[in-house]
Amino acid sequence: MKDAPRRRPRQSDIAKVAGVSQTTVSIVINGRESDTIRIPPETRQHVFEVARSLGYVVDPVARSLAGGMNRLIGVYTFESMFPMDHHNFYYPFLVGIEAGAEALGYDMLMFTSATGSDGSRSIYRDGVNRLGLADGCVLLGKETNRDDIVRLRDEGFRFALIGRRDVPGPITYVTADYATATGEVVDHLVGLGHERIAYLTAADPSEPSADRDAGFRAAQSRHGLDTGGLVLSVRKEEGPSAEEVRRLLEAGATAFIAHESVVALRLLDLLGGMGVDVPGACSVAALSDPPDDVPGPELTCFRIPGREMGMRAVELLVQQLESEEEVEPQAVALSCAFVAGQTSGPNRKES
Amino acid sequence: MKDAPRRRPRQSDIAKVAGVSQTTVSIVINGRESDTIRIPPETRQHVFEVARSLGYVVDPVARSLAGGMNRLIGVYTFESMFPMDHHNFYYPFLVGIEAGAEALGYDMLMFTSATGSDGSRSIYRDGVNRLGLADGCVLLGKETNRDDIVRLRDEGFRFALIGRRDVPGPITYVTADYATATGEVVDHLVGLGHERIAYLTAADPSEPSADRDAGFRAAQSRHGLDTGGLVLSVRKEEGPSAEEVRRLLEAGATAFIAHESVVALRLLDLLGGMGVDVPGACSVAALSDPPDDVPGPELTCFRIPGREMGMRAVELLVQQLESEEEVEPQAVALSCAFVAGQTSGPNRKES
DNA sequence: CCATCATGATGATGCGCATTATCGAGCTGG
DNA sequence: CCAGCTCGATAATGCGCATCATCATGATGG
Repeated sequence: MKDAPRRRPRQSDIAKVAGVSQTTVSIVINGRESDTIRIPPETRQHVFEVARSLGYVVDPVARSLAGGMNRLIGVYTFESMFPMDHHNFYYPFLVGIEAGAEALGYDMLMFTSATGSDGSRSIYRDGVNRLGLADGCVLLGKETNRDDIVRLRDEGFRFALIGRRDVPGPITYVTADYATATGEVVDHLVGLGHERIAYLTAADPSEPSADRDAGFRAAQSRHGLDTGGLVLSVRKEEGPSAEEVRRLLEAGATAFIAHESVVALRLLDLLGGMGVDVPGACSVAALSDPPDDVPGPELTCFRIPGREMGMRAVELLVQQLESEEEVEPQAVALSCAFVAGQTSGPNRKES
Repeated sequence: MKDAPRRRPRQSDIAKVAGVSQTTVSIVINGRESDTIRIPPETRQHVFEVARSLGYVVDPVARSLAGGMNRLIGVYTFESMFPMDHHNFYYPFLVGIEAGAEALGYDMLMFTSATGSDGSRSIYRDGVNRLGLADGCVLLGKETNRDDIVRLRDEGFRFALIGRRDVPGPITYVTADYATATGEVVDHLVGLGHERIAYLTAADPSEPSADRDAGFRAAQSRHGLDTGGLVLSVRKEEGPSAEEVRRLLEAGATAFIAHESVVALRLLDLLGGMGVDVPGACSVAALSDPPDDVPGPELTCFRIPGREMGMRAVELLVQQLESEEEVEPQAVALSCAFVAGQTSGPNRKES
């Protein structure tokens, strides 16, 4: 039953059978052509047939060593890729990356192994950059390690980031246009008559948060809004305290905008507990994706185009990989779809 | 700004600086030791220091070519890996695979590109087995291609399947113990006094379905159940028709068991529409995972240990990869956790 | 004083492939 | 009749590393 574990055939095996040289086989397999390299169709045909009959498959490792391409898109996340939390932040991005890779004929190589005991990851942990097996890599994660990114770029490794990151020098990345989307949320609330808008920003700074802040500030001055005493820094895990919410209400807030959906949900809970009707007496909006499958009213917010961002990142990367010349790093911002939702309504309070 | 793209240092560079041979460097880096190979601690130390100072990192590609392991676990699904459907059937398995790979220090190579125009996949499209880049592979999918599996095994390629598959000859796989779990569901219903249990099996045959059927038959004879006229073959996408359900009720069914949760849900809908109270007048159970986040009563069913199956598959695979001798193919069945739920209650009907 | 052995290392080789430089044969034209 | 050209193909080389067989040296022992 168990045959001698016959080795995978290599190019030299084909060469022997087909009566040509290994070089010729390589040329044929790779479909190479130029004016200095000429293999007539009949020979190509013959080599192909022998290759198929022997069940030949290229060894991607050898090809990679020899400087060839493997049609492999690496995916590296700076945090665990599949948290047990089913409503995975990364999921839409991965969907998009897979779709993009599949459409362009690449496989995905997901790098999981460089995880430290603290759960954080570094590409260079133990000094080994395993990303090299892939032709290029899509990088994601909130806890992006900027040093790693710079080092990668300086090594000439091709990659595309999902999410804007401030690093010295240009890099290729795809982000969502948080600033504009934030502006739309503010516009919506202002259109409903709100003038005192409480703003719950993220406690720990990050580029996406900064973008939202910038969008908010722009909208604020556009509408001549006064947000004195209405800005609060909130930690995602904790959300605002009842006391803080009460203070904002006393300061005259008729609407709340929170960076995080979970914070907005917590806010809804608190307001409910305080007998404040939403959206009757007060409006609530979030500056991110609607939470999945949570019973209750639909949140006023916007949709981050995760899938599109994933696909786009792959496209940008492949573009770099397949072009002969050096491609300038590109930044792309995709727009978010505004969701009117049911947690915002007209301002009934006299101003 | 753009320096000459400095090459990564290699072992020979270290060797030159440290005044030893490349061989020595390799031995030190790999921490190899034996009675024929002896490098004193001082030399090791020195080599390490030079390596560090040069910022040396092994090239995993070259290492792999030279016969070493790649520490790459392939993941191949016979259908699209990330359907937009967020409640992805594969998700728990992927979680487990990632966890297992990470724990054992392997990366995941997800093969996505071999998708045909019909959406089906084959490992050997164009006669090329691209799985070869991975040291071994975890295979999943309902539409498993048996020919591919046999061919893989005969090629000596290492893999572990998630899900039992009937193929000639032994293979390594991890499955859920559907038969026992099914038996527990029946036991539960019988314990509640049900004797006429309608059984909605899957229309298209598969090994997991067959296992459930076997478990059901065993329980049936164990309890001396008569299911004459109570067995129905149901297509998952459609579910049973109202007419069919009515007929089963008329045949005296006081409880329903459906393979698929979605079928059970549809059943609940139909029964509700017919004014049949669940679990008052009739019980309903499913032989699979509870549906996520669906409002309504919790379904009587069992949990498929997807995460554990994924981890276990990786473990079995790695065991094969890292053992010197040939490892016999192993089959592992993990038990499912019974969920009593709220859709089953005592039989109030006279028998 | 030579045979033996342990110690500390190294040279050569090859993994499978891509690429570069080169070569022979046939053909053309002057 | 040979210079020059095109066509078809190849030998040689190297990618970076692991491994095998081997070697030089000094210590030990009989």
